Amino acid sequence: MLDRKLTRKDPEKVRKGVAARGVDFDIDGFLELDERMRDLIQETEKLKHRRNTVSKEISALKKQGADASALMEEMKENSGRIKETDGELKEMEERIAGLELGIPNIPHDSVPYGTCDADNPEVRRWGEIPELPEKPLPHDEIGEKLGILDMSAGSLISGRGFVVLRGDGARLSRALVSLMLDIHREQGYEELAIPYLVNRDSMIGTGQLPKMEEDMYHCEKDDLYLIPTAEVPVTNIYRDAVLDGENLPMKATAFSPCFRREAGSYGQETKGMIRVHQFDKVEMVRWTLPEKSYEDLEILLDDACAVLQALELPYRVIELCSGDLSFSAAKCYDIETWAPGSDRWLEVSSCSNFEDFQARRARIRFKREKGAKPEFVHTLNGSGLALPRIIVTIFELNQTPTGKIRIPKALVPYMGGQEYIEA
RNA sequence: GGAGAGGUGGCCGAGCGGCUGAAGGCAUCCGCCUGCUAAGCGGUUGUAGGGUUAACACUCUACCGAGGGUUCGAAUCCCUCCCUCUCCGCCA
Repeated sequence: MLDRKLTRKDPEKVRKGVAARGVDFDIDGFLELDERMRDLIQETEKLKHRRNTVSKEISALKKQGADASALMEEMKENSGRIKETDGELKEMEERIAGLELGIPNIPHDSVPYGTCDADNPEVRRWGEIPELPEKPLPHDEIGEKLGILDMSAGSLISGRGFVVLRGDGARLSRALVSLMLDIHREQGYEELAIPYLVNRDSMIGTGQLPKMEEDMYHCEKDDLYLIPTAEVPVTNIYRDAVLDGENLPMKATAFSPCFRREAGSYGQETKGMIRVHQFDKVEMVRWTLPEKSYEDLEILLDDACAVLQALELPYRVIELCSGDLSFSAAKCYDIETWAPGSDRWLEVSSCSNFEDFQARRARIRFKREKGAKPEFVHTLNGSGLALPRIIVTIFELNQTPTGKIRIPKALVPYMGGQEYIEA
């Protein structure tokens, strides 16, 4: 959520920011509504002021045993008016708040302008892409051959977009989670184990709702949502809190499965385990001082890259252009690994600075010192990392001519000393 | 799921329908006092929104879990919901 005062004071900035994302939003209509609401506020407050003063008069009169019925009669009418204007005001507030929740964050000044992912500039690369057999196999073929990936079992028990890992495949997945959490713990993140079902307020807090409702799994009976990322429960642990500024930045990491309906994605994208409805991910979240958040974004990015370096997987970092930014982000880097069997780069992490956009929605604040006014923190998060695509990359990049998969050295201890996955 | 108890300021805790933004205590900060420590004395300290101001300030409104209702007037009465605790039931 943007600062309403900013929208009032500098509508041009908001207009430009929103336009850079390719979003059409009627700022003028919004401001007009805002203005009308403020008029209405004044009107009701005048009436309420009258009510307060006259109530005291009535009380005084009654105490003296005098007759207050004339005033009471007047107040009856006044009360009716208050009820009316209050009702109107409430309606208007809801309308404005509804509109406001639909305004995306404004891209940071450093974000390059663009309309789609083709406009995302590459920031840097790490690692060498190794020699591979003439025709590298895609991960799903490798996995099925070795009996460690079972696509048909997934669709049998749940449907399209669900996969089953078996044997060493499942163990590899578990090993990856442990390695990632250990790395982030050493980087100073507090490890959390969090709920995978959250309430609506949490989903609004981080910005998934109301915009992305169609992409979320929802349990109607209990009005709970399956989390699309651990970002939601983790960021929301400090919803409505006032943090101690001296403790910032605070940082936490958590593993969770992620549930996404992926409404509207079809075709090649969905082949194998590249895009599935449920996947595992380790996430990092940071709560930081506003003036430090862009420094923090670079650190966060490095913290995510550290995992890929430990796994010896070559990657590139790209910066999302204005038109490709997610709803809540002010700036975002994606990290991609090379999947030779699929002949493409795969996004395995997304590191974003939300500035105070989420904090404002979730009311996460801090005080610089004891008596200071509470301010909104800046929140950031990044995947560290998304599992299935890492598995895809390991399968495809580490396949040997003899049809085995080499396990990255850092992972070997987590695999009980096993160095290869073979049939 | 059933029965009961409860949700008040940073914390604890009082609160007859009007004089309660809210007693009292603790804590905070400021000053006084005490040669240190402890104690004592006086004062101070919420959040959000509106108006106004260059700004300090000032002023109004709202907020006692949330939302409704009754009333001239609600922290206080009524209803609904949420949460916490205790007991019972059910279940990994």
